[in-house]
Amino acid sequence: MTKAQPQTRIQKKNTRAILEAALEVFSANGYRGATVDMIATKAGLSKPNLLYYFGSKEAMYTALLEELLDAWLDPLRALDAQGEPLPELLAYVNRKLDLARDFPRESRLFANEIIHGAPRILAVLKSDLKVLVDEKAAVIAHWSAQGRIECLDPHHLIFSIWSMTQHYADFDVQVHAILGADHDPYPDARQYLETLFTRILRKN
Amino acid sequence: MTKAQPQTRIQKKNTRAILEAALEVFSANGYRGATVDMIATKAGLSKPNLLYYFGSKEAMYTALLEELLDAWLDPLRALDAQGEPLPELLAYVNRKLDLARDFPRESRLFANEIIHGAPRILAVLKSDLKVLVDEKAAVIAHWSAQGRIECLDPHHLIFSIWSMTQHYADFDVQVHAILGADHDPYPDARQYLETLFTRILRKN
DNA sequence: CCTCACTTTTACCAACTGGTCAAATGTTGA
DNA sequence: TCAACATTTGACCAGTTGGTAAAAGTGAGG
Repeated sequence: MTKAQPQTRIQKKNTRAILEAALEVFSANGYRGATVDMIATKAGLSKPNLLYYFGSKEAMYTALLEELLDAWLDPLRALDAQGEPLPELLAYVNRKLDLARDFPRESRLFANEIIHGAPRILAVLKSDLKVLVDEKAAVIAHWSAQGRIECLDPHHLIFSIWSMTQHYADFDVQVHAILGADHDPYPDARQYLETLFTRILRKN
Repeated sequence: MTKAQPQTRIQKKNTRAILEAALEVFSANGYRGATVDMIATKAGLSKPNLLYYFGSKEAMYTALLEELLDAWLDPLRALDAQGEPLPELLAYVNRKLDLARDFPRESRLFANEIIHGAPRILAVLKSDLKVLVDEKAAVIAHWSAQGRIECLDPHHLIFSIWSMTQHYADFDVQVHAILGADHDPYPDARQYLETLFTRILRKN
């Protein structure tokens, strides 16, 4: 199913162009709403040519998901148990907000997959993601127990970080409908989130 | 386009059955992923019979959206400028969490629509929703100015309430993948959100 | 019982969509 | 230059899907 490493220059170029186009089309229309023709047009290739590189629509989609999942979890992996609790958590929030701002299509792709029941990545969520989250939740719980941050349910803390940051990518049009199309929400959002998490976590 | 009020009992019954089935199917599969046949089967009717009541797939979808939008905004409308600030806001959070818990399909339907650019309700978001949010944001800003709650960007405060509460409906499978399938997240979520908003809003 | 409007179904269609195939065209290295 | 391989394309297909047409069934009031 998965091809061996692309070798020729042209393979590399086309594979990238296809995945870029697929990201654009899948994130804007969902899996079912995307057509192979749309992706082909956006990539500047013919439909059979796409299917020469990726055997099926499904293969493009799962290739995308796999490629993106790691990048999506990196900010949480970087949460350092040895660091200062509050700065570590604030830095994590900022990294997630950067991801939402710089990679909104990726965010929407995941959101869409999960809203529809995560049929293709549920297994990964239950294994890799759960392990990672449980591990980091334990770190946060330990910080609380040490009295270095205020006590808060660590799992729900992580959920709230995810939801508030990704909101600006996933619900982008709603945010702009309310704040105005030309208003960049990210500076204010960053300020808001820093204030919020500082107030709920800082001791005293 | 819109039919006059359904009059006969059978019209009423079938219209309800169709909208209920449509909600189920659209929220689970998205607009494009849903088929008229799926909805017909779930409603216990034949496909042409559905189209006798609703002229098109699109009509069912927009009928659903219209019907649901009001209910979705009610909790915010109920925010009372005359009430006590903190209890008012906490009550709003609780109402939104109730909606997420009791009407997850409705939440996912909206989320899906907005993620895909809100092609059918963008106008409403820019008019009705914006007006309502601006009005309530002004109320919150006024409370802050009076020194009755801590100062916080009121628009982003509202965004954070939406995102954190709806997260439990929209990303349901992810929450359960992490907390366990049999774990009911809502009691803990309610506790977490109450603590969070109390800490960021309460004076002193 | 009969009429007339309402409801339902059977049969069907045209457009779209994912995917195939064989032929044609490029490209590369000996 | 030429053989071998990689890439691209046009023509095509079968299944799905939204929607239509016309006939058949249903039921309430006269």
